[in-house]
Amino acid sequence: MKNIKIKVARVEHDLSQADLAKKVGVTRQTIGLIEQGKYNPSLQLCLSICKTLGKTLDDLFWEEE
Amino acid sequence: MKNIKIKVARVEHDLSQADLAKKVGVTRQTIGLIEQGKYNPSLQLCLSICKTLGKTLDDLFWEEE
DNA sequence: ACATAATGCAATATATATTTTTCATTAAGA
DNA sequence: TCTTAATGAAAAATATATATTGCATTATGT
Repeated sequence: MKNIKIKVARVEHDLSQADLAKKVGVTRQTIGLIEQGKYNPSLQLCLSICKTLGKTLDDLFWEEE
Repeated sequence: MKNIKIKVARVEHDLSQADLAKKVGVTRQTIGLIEQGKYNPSLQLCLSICKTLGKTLDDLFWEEE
């Protein structure tokens, strides 16, 4: 499923996908695919994204259903 | 770094590494390596572990430093 | 002491995350 | 309209998570 939370948090920080990717140390494509929900990222990558965006794992990656 | 939180949550549920692995759908070795901090598990695996142990991502995988 | 369960460790094989490159499309600004 | 930034998509290559198998060690119970 799409991860709209990351996109929102990213835009709140006025970052493009490429900007976030650079800060996190991955490729723009990787960020794009994660936001589209087509990826199963690694924990370390999730943590890097969280720290960069000032959020926690539960904030960005927890889904209730 | 070692992930003692998973081990504690697992023991609270009276599960062996093999038990948890089976419930989560991975190998015993994978669980063992995650507890030893020698692995970078995927988000989906982290989520499966959380749901099986009744914890959240922040409970089990968030590290302050 | 013996048996068994639980765990660590290590090698190889496989699946998949991530990179790299390239191209197409859309939106925004001059 | 022209240019550029931002994003989606797709193919091939690489890195790494995970599986599989087997063995060694430690703890626990009898």
